[in-house]
Amino acid sequence: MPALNAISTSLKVSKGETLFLEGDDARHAFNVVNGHLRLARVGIDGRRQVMGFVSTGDFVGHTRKEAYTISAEALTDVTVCRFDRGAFEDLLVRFPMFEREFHKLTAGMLDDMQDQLFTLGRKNALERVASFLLAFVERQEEIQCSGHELWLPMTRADIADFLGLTLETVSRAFSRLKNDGILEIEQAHTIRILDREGLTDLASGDAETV
Amino acid sequence: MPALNAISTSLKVSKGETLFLEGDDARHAFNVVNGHLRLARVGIDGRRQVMGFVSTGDFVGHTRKEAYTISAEALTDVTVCRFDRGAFEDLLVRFPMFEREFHKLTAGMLDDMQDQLFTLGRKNALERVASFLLAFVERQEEIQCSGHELWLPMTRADIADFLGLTLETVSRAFSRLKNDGILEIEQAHTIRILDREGLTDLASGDAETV
DNA sequence: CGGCAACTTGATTCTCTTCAAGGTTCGTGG
DNA sequence: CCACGAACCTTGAAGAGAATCAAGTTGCCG
Repeated sequence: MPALNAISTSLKVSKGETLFLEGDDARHAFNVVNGHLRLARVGIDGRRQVMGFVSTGDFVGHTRKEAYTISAEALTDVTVCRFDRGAFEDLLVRFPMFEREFHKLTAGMLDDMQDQLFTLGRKNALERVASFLLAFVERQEEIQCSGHELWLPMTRADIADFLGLTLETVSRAFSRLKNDGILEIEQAHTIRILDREGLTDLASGDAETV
Repeated sequence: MPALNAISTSLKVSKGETLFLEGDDARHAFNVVNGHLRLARVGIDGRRQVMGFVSTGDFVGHTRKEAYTISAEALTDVTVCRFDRGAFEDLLVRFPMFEREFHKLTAGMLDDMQDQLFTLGRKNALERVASFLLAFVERQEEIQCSGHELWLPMTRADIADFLGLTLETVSRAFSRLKNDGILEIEQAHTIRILDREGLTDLASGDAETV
């Protein structure tokens, strides 16, 4: 850990700025200290796929390739630790324990992505939004105890591009969840989960199709 | 490599049999020597998502979790090397070089899965099938030089569950590709790619929308 | 207070799914 | 060797769900 600190630089990124861009020379890796980022890839004709959202404690930016394959944009003001790529990989070599931990992290991401593949491949709009919200809550609870009320740092369009939907469809799904008594929507970005079990059932595609 | 051989057992699995099942105790990892396998997860209500297809040279079955999160079924007769999980992880610790290689492999899988997320999230049926075919060809070419003619070990239903479509839609996409002069379909499982550039354009969503 | 970006909601369109029928291939047993 | 059945594939027609198009509304920031 001290060795980790030795090669890292603290860095602040303001809301709306990009930490790195798809195609940039992948010279650094980052660890998020604080705030939220959106990871996305944009296709030739402008279609955007959001690959994920990251926040406190997550690693981003390390890749095998020369260039970043995705872009990372700050959804809020963000603080990150920046590592020189070479120094970071050096560190992995020098501390096998650390390398193992890091590998574990990567493997965990693989599992998450499998869940996401299932979501995109086999769930309908409502189930996708439910899955997203559930995953987001669970992630928040890892970081800090939150009392069922949560703040979403991303827009409906971000969620849509994450779930393979349009922003209108996402908005409709939120409204539906509200009307069904599963959510309470204070403001678009501040919601409260009223019926977590209902949300879980929806997310797993377990709900009796109403 | 000799150390690798020391802990491995050769194993044959017949077409249609499963190498391991979702939920099974994850006691082994495998390296495919020969043949094709389908990796899939099945949801509560029977919805199936095929996570990928693997063949010669691919590793499968290693996971952080106690149990396998997916099932692996043989699409053809298959030969694999089986490793005891503990011994395998032991090996990773003893040979850092090997661990690094393995990690590289995992990272490569992450990149592949990002492509797949984009495909499921943002491409239409025709583009998905084109992407699948292209990826399959490229994979085949890694293994062995093949002259544009290729044999698909999986059924239309397998492809459909991989791409988040129905088997009918996949079949229609194949027909469309045939009519557009991009493919030649000898038999359902034996096809020839006539217009690779056209296929590439379609796969990347680059095609002038006809 | 004004302007803009984001969100919601409605109407219409389009793609893919669902349902249905017929065709092909292949293996098995008579 | 041929007949038969099962599994798989193709194609068509109808229907559902999400996309698109189009207003309005809300809330935030200068």
